[in-house]
Amino acid sequence: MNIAKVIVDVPASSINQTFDYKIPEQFQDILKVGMRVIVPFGPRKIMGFVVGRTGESSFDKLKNISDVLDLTPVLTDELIGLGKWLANQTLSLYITAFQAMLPQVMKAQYKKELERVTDGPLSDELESFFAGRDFVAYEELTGSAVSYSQIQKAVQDGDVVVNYLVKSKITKKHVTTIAPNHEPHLLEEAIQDLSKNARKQKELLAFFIDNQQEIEQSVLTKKFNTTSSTVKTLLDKELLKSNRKEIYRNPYDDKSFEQTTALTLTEQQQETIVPIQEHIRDEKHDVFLIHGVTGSGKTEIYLQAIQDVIEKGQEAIVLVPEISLTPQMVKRFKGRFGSNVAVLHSALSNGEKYDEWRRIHRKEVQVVVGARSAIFAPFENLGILIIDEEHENSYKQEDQPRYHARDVAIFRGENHRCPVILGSATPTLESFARAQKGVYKLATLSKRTNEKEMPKVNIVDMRNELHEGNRSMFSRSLKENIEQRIQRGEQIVLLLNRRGYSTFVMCRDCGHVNECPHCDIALTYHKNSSQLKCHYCSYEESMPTNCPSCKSDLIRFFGTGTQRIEESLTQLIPEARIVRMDVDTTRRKGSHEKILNQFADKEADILLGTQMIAKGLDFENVTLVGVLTADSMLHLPDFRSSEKTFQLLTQVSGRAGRHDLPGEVIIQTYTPEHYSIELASNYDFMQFYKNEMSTRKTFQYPPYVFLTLITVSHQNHVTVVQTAQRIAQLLLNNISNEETVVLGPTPSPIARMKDRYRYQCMIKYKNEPNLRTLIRKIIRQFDDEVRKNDLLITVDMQPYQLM
DNA sequence: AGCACGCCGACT
DNA sequence: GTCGGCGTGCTC
Repeated sequence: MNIAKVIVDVPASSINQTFDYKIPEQFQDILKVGMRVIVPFGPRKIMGFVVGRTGESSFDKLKNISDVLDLTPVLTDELIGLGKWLANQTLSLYITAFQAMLPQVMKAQYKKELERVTDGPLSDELESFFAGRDFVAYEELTGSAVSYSQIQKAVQDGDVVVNYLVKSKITKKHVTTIAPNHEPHLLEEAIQDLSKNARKQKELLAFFIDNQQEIEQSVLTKKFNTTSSTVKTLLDKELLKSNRKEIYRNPYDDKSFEQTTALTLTEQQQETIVPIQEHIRDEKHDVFLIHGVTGSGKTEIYLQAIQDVIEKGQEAIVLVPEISLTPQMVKRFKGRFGSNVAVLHSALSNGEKYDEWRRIHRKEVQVVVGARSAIFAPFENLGILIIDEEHENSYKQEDQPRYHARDVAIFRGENHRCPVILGSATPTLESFARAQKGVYKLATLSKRTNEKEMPKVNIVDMRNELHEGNRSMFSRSLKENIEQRIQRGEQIVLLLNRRGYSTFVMCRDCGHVNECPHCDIALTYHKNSSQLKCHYCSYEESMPTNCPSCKSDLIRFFGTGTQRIEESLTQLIPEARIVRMDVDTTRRKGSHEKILNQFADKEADILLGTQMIAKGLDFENVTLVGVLTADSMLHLPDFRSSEKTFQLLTQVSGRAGRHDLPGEVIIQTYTPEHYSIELASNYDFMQFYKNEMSTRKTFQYPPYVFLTLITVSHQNHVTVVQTAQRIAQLLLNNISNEETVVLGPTPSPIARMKDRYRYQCMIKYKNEPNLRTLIRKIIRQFDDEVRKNDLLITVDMQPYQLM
């Protein structure tokens, strides 16, 4: 068993296989499957994952493994299997799948350097290049007087060698602690011996006479209002000793969480949790879909189920959408399970993510709460997997590997023979249909735990407002209601549903719209920088004063951003104190929480924001929720637009009147008759489900069919069209089921992005067991063009974003 | 991917 | 001759 099978860090389809390496003597005992290694690959050195050990290889001249990067495996056997499955499911590369399961910092970085290995004289150019140094970064070659062929020759002559370095991005945080180095009475003597001026030194020593324990250096210096130089002097005199040790960065360190205990469950909650607890006890896998209205106490069910899992000595994964948005959620988990919880979300720094990951890896926690990628937490004894707000599309990764966390959860649930819980007030049609068919077990929580009614929803037809001369974004009813709440000292949440809209710039004379020169999309106006920016590439230009086309100065921006709304709201209701929450105001780390805390402390009357305020917020003083434009995303070219609208409206409505005060919701729309708006206002999920299912059936969309999206992109328009056509033809010729439909090629909704044209083919199918194999075969035929010609073909086996 | 090797036209 | 550009094939 002295041969390792390695998946190497080369993202190319021709390398998507294991490579065999000999395990040298010194690594025989320590090298385990699942560790990262450094291996020679051609002339260079690269990182790889050991996915197996064997005794023999079909390859005869094996190279040695150069180095081992880990002390313990970073991938468990289960995760290796999961990675293989994931790569096959999503048509990705093994290496891409493995990297996706680990924190960013574990990805290797590569560097090259030139080393001078001769003392003898080199050519003049080389002498000045090395300038007395033995090692020079390879990049310095560009811009220097040394040509590549000169280096080549020097390497051949043995004067210079190229070193291939594998660098780790991992940084560990350390802390230095200080402790006394002698018995108290010896310190006492030392104080006597110190010079009269050494006041700080004496203070420090005196402190350690009473206090034998080690103390963090930074704490010590702060306490005595001194610096490290004083400490250093005492260390040099060997009166104190220091110890440098590694610590975890703890993003939640400074917050104390009030400990909570299990709440008494309502009858409905009890009925829901019992079968889950049975599955935990019997180690049985099943998927449970909890359909529970907002405020029905889903989280308490999660908490108590996890409690059972912990008591059994097992582990739990909880996924929540973009956790940074819901500090309240973290609080609930930390409050119940304290330091037994690791938190993984996108707002953490890479170092923090790595430290949280290591706490899981070292089995220091039993619970992880996190965003999508937390589903890969390296637990080995899982007892439950929970996906809260199951309908959120942030659970789908939109780059390779294009996986859905729900599928990964179910795969792991089967592996570990444990239940998977999906929870939502507005489940996806896919999940609900499965629950209806009995594939998932359905539990319904129709009552709120506080027995309160859902807030009343009023729909305002904005067309009437317009007819009666109100051209503002605020209906009279909304304005009056806002004023009334402010008077009563209550708070308001306003949602600007901006998807599909943006502030673009148009010339009023000739109709010219400023577009991105690299993408087929209008530029978005950003007021604070007075710049026009492209949201798809990083292009930006300053706001022109004249129309670039007809030179007219009547150029104006259109559309509605939160900034505009805030301005007109201030005009309309001058006494209103407004906080704004959108991508612009939350870019900085922690700004999220700051804004929310500000609102919670009643420093503002109105919280105005985009989508991100719809989820999970819970403020007791909010009695009015207003939706400014309910239909703005109803007309997007996306078959899920009705579903998304229904979900958003239902969710945001749940933000009002969660506590003692009764809540009210005002939805402004230009299409009040649309079923997703009407049914959301009645909280009628079942009727919505029925309506939407019949639409999906008529137009043959999921869950009635599966979709696969193939996108082709290239700088040359003709190449793209031709390639996409050839792909479509190949698909048509080889599909096995006559019910399968191949649509396209058609231009992607954004037909050009970053100077590349984009065309897509959509496959709709019910039963096409060999589709993955077929697509893989087709793509292989284009391998050459992909490599040589900068052609790009991407496949999404389960597209959510049809862009 | 990224590197060497080999072939080719261009230039001091 | 020597240099750099680009196509080709290989990496345990």
